[in-house]
Formats: sequence, structure tokens, C-alpha cells
Amino acid sequence: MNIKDIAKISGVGISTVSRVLNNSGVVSDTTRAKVLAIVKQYNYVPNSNARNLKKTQSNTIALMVKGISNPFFANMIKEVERQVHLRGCPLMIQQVEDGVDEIAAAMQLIREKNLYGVIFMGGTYDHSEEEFNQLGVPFVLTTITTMKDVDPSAFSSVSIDDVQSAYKATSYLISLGHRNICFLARFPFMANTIGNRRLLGYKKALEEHGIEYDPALVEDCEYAPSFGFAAAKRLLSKNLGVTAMFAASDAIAIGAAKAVLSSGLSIPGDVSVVGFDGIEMAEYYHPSLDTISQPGVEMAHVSVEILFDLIAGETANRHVVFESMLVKRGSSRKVN
Amino acid sequence: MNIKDIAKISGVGISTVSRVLNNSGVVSDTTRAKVLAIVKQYNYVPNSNARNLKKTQSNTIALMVKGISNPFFANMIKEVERQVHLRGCPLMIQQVEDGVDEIAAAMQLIREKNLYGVIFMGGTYDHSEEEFNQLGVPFVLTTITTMKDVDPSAFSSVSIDDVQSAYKATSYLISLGHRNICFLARFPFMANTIGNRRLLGYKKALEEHGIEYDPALVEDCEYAPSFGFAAAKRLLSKNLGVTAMFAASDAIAIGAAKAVLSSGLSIPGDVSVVGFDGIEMAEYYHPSLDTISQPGVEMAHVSVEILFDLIAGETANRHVVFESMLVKRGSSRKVN
DNA sequence: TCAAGCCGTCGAATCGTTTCGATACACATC
DNA sequence: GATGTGTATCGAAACGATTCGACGGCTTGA
Repeated sequence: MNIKDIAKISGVGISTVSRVLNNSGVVSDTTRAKVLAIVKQYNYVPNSNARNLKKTQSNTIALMVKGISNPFFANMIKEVERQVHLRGCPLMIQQVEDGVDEIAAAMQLIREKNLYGVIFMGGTYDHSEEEFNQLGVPFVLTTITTMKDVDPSAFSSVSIDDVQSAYKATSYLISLGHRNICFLARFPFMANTIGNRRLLGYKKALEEHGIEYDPALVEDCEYAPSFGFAAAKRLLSKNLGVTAMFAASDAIAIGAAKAVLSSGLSIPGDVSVVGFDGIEMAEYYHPSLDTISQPGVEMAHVSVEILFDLIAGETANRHVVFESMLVKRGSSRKVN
Repeated sequence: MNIKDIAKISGVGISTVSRVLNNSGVVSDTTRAKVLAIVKQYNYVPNSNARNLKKTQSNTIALMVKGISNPFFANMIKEVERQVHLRGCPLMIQQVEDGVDEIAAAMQLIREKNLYGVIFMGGTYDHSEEEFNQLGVPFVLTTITTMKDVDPSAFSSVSIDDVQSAYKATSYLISLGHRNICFLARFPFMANTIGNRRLLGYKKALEEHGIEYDPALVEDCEYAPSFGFAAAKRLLSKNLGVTAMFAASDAIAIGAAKAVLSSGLSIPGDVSVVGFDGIEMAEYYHPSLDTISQPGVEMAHVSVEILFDLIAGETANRHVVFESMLVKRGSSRKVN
């Protein structure tokens, strides 16, 4: 069943059917009604391959994401899918494995599928302005840090201020009287990752309060409970008198908390713990974990909004920086 | 840059380029090398809209899923994406909102995009054999229950035995001496959902051990911590002398555990808790939660495998039922 | 009455592939 | 030298949509 069949059955020309379906050009009301009836009757759906071929553009949006199963991302993906779907577009999701060039992967997809737009989510991008520009379709960087100094007018982005957020968390712990605060995050061998940016905030808070930075208090670990657990175990075994832990994700915090609790220490009695992200599980941990919460759903929502604005012809790139929120639930306490 | 350009630059015919790119037909080694060099030089990627149009079939796989952000699903989705990607196919993900007809949504996508195949993940399907058959492309049902009695030869599926798994968990708690065991799951107003199937197993275990089934011990709640928390609170307030809780998901179990712990009761001292799924967070909860673990990654893997077998021409449908595993970690204890 | 203008419609060309039938050449066979 | 058999290649016709230029018939005003 194709447009030709519909045309024949309706007794009109092919182009008339096309115009009815696309609401373009002029069609008399009677013809329109007639055609729509036939379309409905035969349950006809236009073939998007043909349509996209002719228009040299598809309505598909691609999401390039690092780590689909990360709960914070999963939540954002859900909202991205919902919003994109709401706008009548299919969503293609591609996971970017470590070591894969995200832009190159997206380029391939764009050329192959004539994509409508791309959302990049998570990770650190080592790309120049030209590489971004080569994409040739609208795109938005969501919760992404860039290694190279890219001119902000060359792309749109949605993020939080990682330095400031980590500063906030660390300052909070310091204000509670903590001095030996450790920091758990992932520090790959490159600059300006999320881990490094949060480390900057951590250091800044220490410095401002006259606390010397001790590298032994910083542990490298991936953003998952098992790694947080191991990292916290390593830290505790160093006997540095740690009274507080700040983790760069709730998943890490949960693992770290487990390490603390299973060592017979209490939270927040012996060790205070603050996480990052604001995932639901952290709230239902026992004790409920304090955290720096990111408005993931809004961030996803705005990302899609910006993308479709760009698609609609908006030329000015936008950079939306959301405010993170320190959520106090009871996994930290005052010491003296 | 299209195939015509490549042909012209290489000094060969269009069809020769096509044959080189598709490894079909005969092409001399020298010509092949020459063409491939040009393709590489110009970074040419065939337009899949044109290709799919001509072949009236795309290489795109669609995943229809209920609740992307559910951690158990998120983990499976990750593996599905990886496996599909590995086979060189793009993955389209569509979230199925409550009340939406999954098959109809898939149908639309199939017609529109000439899909290669579809994986349905999660939920309860109220569809007849004919409706499934109408899809017209290979498909696999993963962790899905069906309301209608569909002839098993009409579809492929990957699942665990929900009745047996719930039976296993309940029997375990009974063997530890528990009598007042409550059960938390979602019971929508329809038959044969996952919740209902697990309820069957729960009941069967009770019956076999001569324990009378008490509806007051069963609470309806969605598969998320907040609902588990609320449900457990409700239960505890009934003062039924509950000594054990069996939750139909780890997310529920985490919420329920929180309710128990924050009521001043201990786990497993006062109440034993057993979850379902085997997500990472449950292991790092404190105490680590016992659970019925499903091999999600393998299930995802096998789903993709079956799908591609079907695409490759396999005609026999397969039903793979995985074994669930009772994982004991310390959130249950013996009572007398 | 006729030219001008508008409305509604049509058909043909086009998008970038795949694929089938045709062709051109080299070489062996009789 | 005519015929047959491969091998390597080519061109043209699809696939199913969009869109532009053209056209027929109607109204309108001079």
C-alpha cells in the first residue's frame, strides 16, 4: 500500500494525496476529506525511507550517550524519549563505548540516516570547533565537558556548574566542622572531565577555608557502587582519620556508604557522606544520603527544546546552566 | 557525495560500486581496491534511506520498552544496544506509555521505517495471535506476560519462570521459620501480569506449607522505591506481626527496607526482606538485600540472538526460559 | 467577449540506492 | 573461423515519496 494506490482508490493524483498528508499547498475540503477517509480505511502510513530520501532529511533524532544504564542518565533518557516522541519523531539511541570518537560515530549516522538532530549526553569531548561544525545538523551537548577551548557560539549546551556544585558540597561538610574530607570520582588521563571539574570545586572549598589539600584523600573510581565500595575500603584502610566522604555520584556514594557501614562505622555518626546527582535510590538508602541534586528531567526537557528550536531555524546557540541543589537528608552531621 | 560521484571518480559504473560496497556479485580485485580507496578517501557513507527504499527493508531494529529508567530494564537495554550495534544495526527505542497499544505502535513504526525486527520488553500484552502475526517482521518478547492464550509457535520469547521464582523466594522464607510473610507487587486490573504470576508462586508456597493465605498481607505497589516505602508503611501500621517481606522487585524492596529501618526495626533482626531482579544497588544496600536474581544481561543477549536468527530466515520460534537464582546476602534470618 | 487571475489538480522529474538483463572481451573448443 | 563459456562490467528500471511547472476551468472586470 503506497501513495499511488491511495491516489488511485481516491480517484485523485499522487501529488494531491501528498499535499493532503503534508498539509501543504491548496486542496479543496471535499478532496481532502475523501483522501483522508481512504487513508484511514486502508491504514496507510507513508514510507519514511522514500520521504526522507526525497527530502534529503529524516525526522529521526539521535541520542549519543555514555552509559545507558547509569541511573541518572537513564532518567534523562526517559524524558528525552518522551519529549522527542511527543514531537512525532522517532529516537535512535547509540551507546558510545569508551575510546570511541563520539563525533565520528554521530557523523556516520547523520550521513547514513539524514538525521534531524543529535543530542550528546555525558562524557568529555576532545573535539575542536571545526569537528563540531562538520556535523551539519543541529545538536545539543547535555552534561558534557569539553577538553578543547571551543567557542561557545559554536554549540548549544545544557549542564550544571560542576565546580560550583562540588564547592557547595565540600563547603557544607567544612561548615559542619569536617577537615579530613575525602573525594571519590573518576579521573581519567585527561583534562577537564567531570571528575576533574568537581575536584576543582573540592579544592577551592578547602583552600578558602585554609585546609591543606591532601592527594591521599582523593580516590579514583568509576561511577558505580562496586567501585565506590572498593575506593572507600582503600581509603579507610589508610587510617587517615577521615570523617567525611564526598562522592562525585550517588552510585559511588552508595558503594562508599556500604564500605563504611560494613566496617562497623556508622553514618553519620563516624563518617558523613554526601553524594551527587540526586537519584531516587540515594533517598531510600538507609540512612538517606545527602546529595548534590541535578534537575535531570528538566535538563533533558530543555535539551530537546533547544534542539527543536535549532531545527526550526533558530540560529543563536544557547547555553543553559542549571542550578544544582544541596539536599540534606541526614547522612552528614556536625563534628567539632 | 553519492554513489554516482564515487563511480565517476573511480572510473567505474554505478553498479560496480554498489557491488563492492555490498560484497555481492563478482568484482575484480583491482577494481575493488580502487573503489574502496576512493570511498575511504572521500569518507563516503551510503545513504540508508535510499538503500532501504530500494530494498524495501531497513536494517533498523526497534525496542519497545515499558519504563526505560527501571534499573533492571536499563541494564538489559544497554546490552541490547550493544549487541544490536555489534551487528551493524541502528537501534530505535520507543517507550510504551501506560494504556498505549504496543503492537499498534510497533506496527506504525514497522510500516513507516521498514524495520528489520522488533524486541518488546516488559509489561503484559493483551493481544491475540493474529495481532502478533500482523507485525510482519521478526520479533521477540522479552520478560513479557500475555493475557490471551497465544499459541507458543506464533512468537519467540525470553523470560524466567515467575511463578516458580516467587515460589522459591517464599519457600525460602518459610524454611527460615517465617509465617507472616507479606508480598509487595503491582496488581493492575488484569490477569496474568508479572505481579499476578509472582503472587501465584507466593500462594503456592504458602499452601504447600499449610499456611493460610491472608490478603491483608499483600500490598499493591508500583515498581519503584517510593511505592515500596509507602506500601511497607501501610503494612507495618496494620500490626499483623509481619516478620518477612517479599517484594516483586529490588526497587520495591529497597523502599520497603527503608520503611522497616526508619520505623526503628532492624533487618534481618525484626523483619527479613527478599527482593527480585538482582540489581546492583540491592547488593550495596545496607544490609545487602537477598533477592531472586534474573540474568538480565544474558536474557538481553539471547533476545538479540533469537531476533537475528529469525531475521536470517530461521522459521522455528524459540522460547528460552532462564533460571532465576536465589541470592542470599544477609537480609533474612531464621526465626522460630 | 476576452484577457487576467485564481483555484485545484495533475504528471513528470527527482532523491540515492539495488539489481537484473545486456554487453564486451578473452579464451578455449570444434 | 564460428561457437560457446566465463568473467567483469555497465546502464536502466525500479523503490515510494515530494515538488515544481503546467494546465483546465471558473470568476471577474473592462
